[in-house]
Amino acid sequence: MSRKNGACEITYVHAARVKAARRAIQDNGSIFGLAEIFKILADPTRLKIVLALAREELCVCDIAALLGISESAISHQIRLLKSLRLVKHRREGKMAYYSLDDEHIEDLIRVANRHVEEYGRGK
Amino acid sequence: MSRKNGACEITYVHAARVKAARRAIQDNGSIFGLAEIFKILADPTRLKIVLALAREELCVCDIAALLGISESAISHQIRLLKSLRLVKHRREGKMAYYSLDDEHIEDLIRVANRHVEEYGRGK
DNA sequence: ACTTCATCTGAACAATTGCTCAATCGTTAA
DNA sequence: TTAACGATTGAGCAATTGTTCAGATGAAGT
Repeated sequence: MSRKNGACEITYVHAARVKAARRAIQDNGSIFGLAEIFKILADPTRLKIVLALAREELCVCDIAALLGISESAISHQIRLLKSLRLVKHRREGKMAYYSLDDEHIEDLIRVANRHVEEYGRGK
Repeated sequence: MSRKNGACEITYVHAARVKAARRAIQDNGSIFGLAEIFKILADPTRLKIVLALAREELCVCDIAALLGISESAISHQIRLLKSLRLVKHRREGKMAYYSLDDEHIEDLIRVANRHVEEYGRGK
């Protein structure tokens, strides 16, 4: 038979700890905003774009050649990066030159790299 | 009519910059591993679990009560967190107590928070 | 005006994700 | 052994994601 209901008996929950944990979550600013930043770096294509633009100012065409995917795909991804203000652009004739518009992102990647190096990928 | 093919003329690509950008990407360790860490923090539910466990040792039951979703959902998410060694567990009878198993993650969240506070959410 | 070409856009698609539901596992107590 | 119960698992599902394709937009050259 399956469980009679989907939750633990209330009395078994560690109430004080749960309360403290709830506060820890609430104190931590916008969870949604945080998740949004992690999400935008969670895709290998976008991560490569960010790393590339951290080093060089590039046009859509360059990035497409660099990563081996269509210019359209790059354009779509760059729009996302711009919407979070990670990337800025400069127009020159029909070309658009993109570059990184955020210092924190490099820090973020550096800290994340430290984790990868020490722990490797789990499992 | 649409474009005759999907790529810029080779001669128009900024070859030197692309080469430098390629090196920047390659020097940066495992892109895939990096993306994996960002991905696991990219979901609000997992982010809350991580923040909660950073403060308190909790059982599945506690976390389900805290976040208002099923124990099953928590269990599924915790399995992911364990597979990346972000979380460890300690068994005691039929209960399993989970806690954070990584110091870097808190740094990562701290740096990301700095970004959120300064830039807010774009667009 | 017309063409060219870098870029952008929207629709469509397969693949992935996060959840619920139902069932099962493993440990404890009767 | 049986029942209870916290935790786990797998199937199924709607929602989201990343890409391609076809076409539109906009600036420069003829």
